[in-house]
Amino acid sequence: MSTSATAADSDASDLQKSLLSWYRHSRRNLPWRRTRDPYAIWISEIMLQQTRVAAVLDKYAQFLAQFPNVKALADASLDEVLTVWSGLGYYRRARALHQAAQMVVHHLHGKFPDTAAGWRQLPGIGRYTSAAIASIAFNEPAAVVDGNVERVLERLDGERHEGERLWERAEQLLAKRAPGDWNQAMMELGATICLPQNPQCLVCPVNGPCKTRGPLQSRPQPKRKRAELWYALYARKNSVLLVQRPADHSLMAGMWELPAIRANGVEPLHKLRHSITDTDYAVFVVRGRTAKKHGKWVTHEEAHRMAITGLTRKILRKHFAREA
DNA sequence: AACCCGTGGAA
DNA sequence: TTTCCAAGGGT
Repeated sequence: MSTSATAADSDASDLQKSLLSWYRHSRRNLPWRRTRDPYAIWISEIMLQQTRVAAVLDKYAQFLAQFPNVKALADASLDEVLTVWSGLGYYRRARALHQAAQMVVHHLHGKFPDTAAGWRQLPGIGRYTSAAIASIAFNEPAAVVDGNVERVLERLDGERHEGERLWERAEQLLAKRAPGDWNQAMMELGATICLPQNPQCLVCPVNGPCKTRGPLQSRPQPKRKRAELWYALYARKNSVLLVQRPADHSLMAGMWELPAIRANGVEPLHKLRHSITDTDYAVFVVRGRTAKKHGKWVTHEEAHRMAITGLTRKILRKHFAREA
């Protein structure tokens, strides 16, 4: 068979060299880049889903310290896992992580899959995450597409790719001899240079072949919603009453919070703002008065060692700061 | 395809 | 103050 390289092959090769070289010199020093342990890589990929690096750093260290391997995670209770996850958001990730750990231990003899297809059978792991883990931890030539990669390809090619075309384009460019570094290089470029706003094109390692070198056509943004949330704060001495959300609730299942109440005209103890996905909430906390039988009385310190929601954390911090 | 799921920091 | 977003998955 012919071995002559096409122009497209040559272009891809130059692009690969430029980007890989840049990545190996300029990448951020992140903890999950110092390991090839599939378990540690897996945890990092789940935590990083739709979540900023800065928010993940602390949780990542804490999670690995408490659950150092898949057996420890599988043996832990869901509540323990949710407690560490508390504040990170998207709590279904923690549930799926726990469930996947038990599947690996009980059905796969504690041995992780070594292919993207195998990883994808596990809950909470889709096309992106399976390819990320397989390429980084097992050197499988599987391209990833995340928000960064989609944006980088849009600028590079001067057109948006959608659906399956997007994945095909990512596969075309993949450096098959270094898939883990390549995938991370594409994402690192998107996260640090090829930004949504104000891209740093002057210092971009691939500005030569880039067809855009500037702002992208903006997309219409879905309008944000507004709503109110009302909670009752029952306080005695140093304790407050928390209740647990139903385990089968679609929103923050199993997490602890203040008892929710209907809106009323009582002057709130606390007023604050909180956003959950596409809704901006005005939050009102009134003093609890009626008898309350269900729930758990906890101190501020105890609450922070429970699986409380981010909003609950925010309310309690404000409340006990005022008490002090 | 469209929608839902959290959070807090930056602009 | 408000807007925008960040290494997606599940349905």
